[in-house]
Amino acid sequence: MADIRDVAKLAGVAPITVSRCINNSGYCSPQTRARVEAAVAELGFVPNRLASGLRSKRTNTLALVLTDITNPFFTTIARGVEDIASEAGYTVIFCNTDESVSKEKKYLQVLLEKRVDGILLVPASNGLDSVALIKKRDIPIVVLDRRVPDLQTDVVRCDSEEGAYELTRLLLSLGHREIAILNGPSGVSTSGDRLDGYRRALNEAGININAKWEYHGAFTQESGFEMAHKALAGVYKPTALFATNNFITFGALKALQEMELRVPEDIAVVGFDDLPASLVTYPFLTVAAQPAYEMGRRAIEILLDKLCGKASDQYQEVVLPAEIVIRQSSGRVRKLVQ
Amino acid sequence: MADIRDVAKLAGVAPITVSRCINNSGYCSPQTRARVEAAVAELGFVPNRLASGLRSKRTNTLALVLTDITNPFFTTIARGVEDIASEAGYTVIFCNTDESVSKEKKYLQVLLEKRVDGILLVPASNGLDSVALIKKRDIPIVVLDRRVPDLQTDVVRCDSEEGAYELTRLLLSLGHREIAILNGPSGVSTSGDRLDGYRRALNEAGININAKWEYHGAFTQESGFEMAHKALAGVYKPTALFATNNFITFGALKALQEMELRVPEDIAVVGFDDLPASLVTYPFLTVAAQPAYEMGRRAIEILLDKLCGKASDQYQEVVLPAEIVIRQSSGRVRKLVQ
DNA sequence: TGTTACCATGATAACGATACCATGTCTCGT
DNA sequence: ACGAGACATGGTATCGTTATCATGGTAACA
Repeated sequence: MADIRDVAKLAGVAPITVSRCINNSGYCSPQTRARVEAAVAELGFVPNRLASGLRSKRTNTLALVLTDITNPFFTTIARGVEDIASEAGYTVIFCNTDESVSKEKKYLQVLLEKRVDGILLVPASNGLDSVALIKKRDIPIVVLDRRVPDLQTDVVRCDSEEGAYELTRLLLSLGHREIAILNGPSGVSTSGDRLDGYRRALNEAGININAKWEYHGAFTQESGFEMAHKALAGVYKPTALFATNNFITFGALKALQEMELRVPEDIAVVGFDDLPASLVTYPFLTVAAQPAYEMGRRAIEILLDKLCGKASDQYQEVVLPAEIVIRQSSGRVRKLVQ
Repeated sequence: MADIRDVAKLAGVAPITVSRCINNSGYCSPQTRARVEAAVAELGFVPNRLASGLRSKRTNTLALVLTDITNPFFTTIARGVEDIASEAGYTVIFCNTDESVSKEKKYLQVLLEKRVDGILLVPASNGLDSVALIKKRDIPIVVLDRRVPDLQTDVVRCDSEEGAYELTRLLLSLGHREIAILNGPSGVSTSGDRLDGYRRALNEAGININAKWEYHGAFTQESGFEMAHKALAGVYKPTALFATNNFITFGALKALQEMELRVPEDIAVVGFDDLPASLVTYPFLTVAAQPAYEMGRRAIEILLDKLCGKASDQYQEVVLPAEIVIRQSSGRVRKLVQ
């Protein structure tokens, strides 16, 4: 395949001039540009970005490491990231960690080897080691969706605590007192924050925290299914379920169907994460909707700023509010039993 | 940052030996391996894959070019691709073309510049130029989801014609005679095939093809919404809708809701593409479900075979069947009016 | 004992681009 | 008329690996 020297020879200029032309770096007269472009077209020249990256130490490639692209929440984030990044001339590599720290580590190693210019990370677990690893290499990083303890880094996330607080308050205001929370893995900050918000609302209402209403599992449909079954297995049953992510919500709903419990008549359900309009038949679920696209957009913008040195020297923490969307699944005010 | 020579020096070997060690290529005694690994760890060496790719002409990077990762159908394909590719040691770059030929062209140029080892392509429009462009460079390519006219290439897709035929037959068997098809862009093979299947079923049933029941738009919710409104605007209304992809289906359902038409009582609805269980509350839609994960898996497997020279010299066309899943939205047998 | 085959390592050059420094022309303001 | 600064181009070295060829040791086998 033709290289830059072939092009240079054919155009009657030096290779470096060709380089300047095709990258719009440095000066280049219109005549030269025309000759170079003609030569490029004639030879079908495609610049080798491995070589240029090796020399220039920039790859114009970023990475988005997340837990599961199958989740529309992350898909929407990914779209926000890709749209902006691609406009700015960057390519994005996506990696699914499935909440596995070892998978995350493996991916990060590959990304370092590929010399990506920057990384957006939704850390599996607490993310401590991973963020440290990347920072040691001086690669710009922005953490997405989750907090990282004790680590200086930029973060873009949603206010999970407040969202959970308001969802719980909504249930309380509707008369519920036995509210089970079906939560994600305990090591993850969003789980912790949502639990905190839930507890704060209960505390404020003067209701004792009861471990029997607090379930921990994974952010998956299967786990939601199981937790719902467990929550409703005992003699004392909750009157409402709070599922802390969309997959858990759908798993729980499936379990309720199996048990022939009607929502919201027999049991109320609220959850975190809304589905995009393009995937919903009849909007039914009361949710705390995270601004996913916006989160992706903000995160990539911070990263791009860092890449061109425009970022402030201080770390930012962008915390966007969740929007409480009230629909049918939370039900109407109910008679107080007891 | 430390390079391979620093490692070599510290381990007391030649750089090439370090290379062999970390890539498991060629021979390497246990002692040497141990010394090299120690040196790698001490220096925190991370091999530069730009340099190695430049020299070896392999990047261990593949690309999946699709129209919209936001669509769960493609997301599931993407997961299938990524799972297998990553097991085989490849990284995957995703690109969203939004059905735009120019976006596709831009992305392909970037991918060629990055010297990806292979490409999976869901072609926007007919894909002729794009596939030719890639083949000219001798980069292995597998086309996904759609047929490419007159072009020798491997293809993995679903049998759209047959799926559409069966969905339409189902509606016919339920007594419907006025069936509107809400279709995607006419340049795309899946649209064409689904239209063909629809027509074949009608023909077989002795029903005249009627242009007034055939709508073309985009594979989006908005378009589905519009087409449904148009289809139901006239005096003669269809008794059933066939939406040719999931987004169109949801757009149509939204339109029907606005018009206060009940599904299936007032109008039957069937569509292409099922949603993953993790996203569905109450399975309701009658659909032709494409085996998305399997499609991704098959496509990447063919690509990997080509990469290691295991592929046969003939082009394959893998056509997987769609599964007709009958739920409520298609309704029960109806009285024949007229 | 010689031939073959595998094991283990190294020297050198090359992959294809750009960083860096240098050179020369032209315009313009004073 | 002259220095300053923008414009336009080029020479050389270098980025960090691995392909290729080469060397020598050791085990196996007839």
